[in-house]
Amino acid sequence: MWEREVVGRLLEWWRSNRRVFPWRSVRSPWLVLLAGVLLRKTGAKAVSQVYPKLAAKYRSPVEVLRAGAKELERDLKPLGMYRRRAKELVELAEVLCSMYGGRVPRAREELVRLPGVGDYIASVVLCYAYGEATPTIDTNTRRLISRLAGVDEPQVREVYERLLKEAKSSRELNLAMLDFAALVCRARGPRCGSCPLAGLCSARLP
DNA sequence: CTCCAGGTTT
DNA sequence: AAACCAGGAG
Repeated sequence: MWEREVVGRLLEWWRSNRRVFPWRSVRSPWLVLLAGVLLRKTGAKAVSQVYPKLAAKYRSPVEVLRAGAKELERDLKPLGMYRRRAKELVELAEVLCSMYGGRVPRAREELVRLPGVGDYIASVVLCYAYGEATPTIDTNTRRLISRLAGVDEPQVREVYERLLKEAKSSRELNLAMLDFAALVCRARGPRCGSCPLAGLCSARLP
């Protein structure tokens, strides 16, 4: 069937083309959450230059509160949007410390209630930190599914769920989808010529 | 749906 | 100059 073939080719591509980022070797829910917040509307390459230092310094939300917004701003400066980000991270850390004892909750309803955490970052925490089989739908994976299956917003999630069922590891498939969308099925200038899914894609161009 | 908010890419 | 970036809040 179509789904199995797509997943197979995707994972095969990913084995030799996957991107390596520091936050991908982290399993702490807080450090995964921190990466998610930093990556919002910001290039992964930019974040990867700052993340190791931040992750080492702010090992838990308590460290964020200990440092304070002003010190946080200095550390976030190279990323841009440092004022907004510092404020958001402090607010996030305050809620985590006051309501969850400095831990990151595991229920999606709780995660989405956290300031600065929406459906996507909640899914990232659930999948990459807690190992749940949930799709991580962002700009990239949404574009990929949309082109691949020729569907629009409401059905993107359904298709994604179907693909997930064909994968042994939801983590691997989510990362594969993300990397594939970023490197091959790009927003500008998609590389349809060398796309391993070309024969399976509804948007195949001549 | 609009705004956010700044650096990078094309 | 414009589009884009691992979205979320109002």
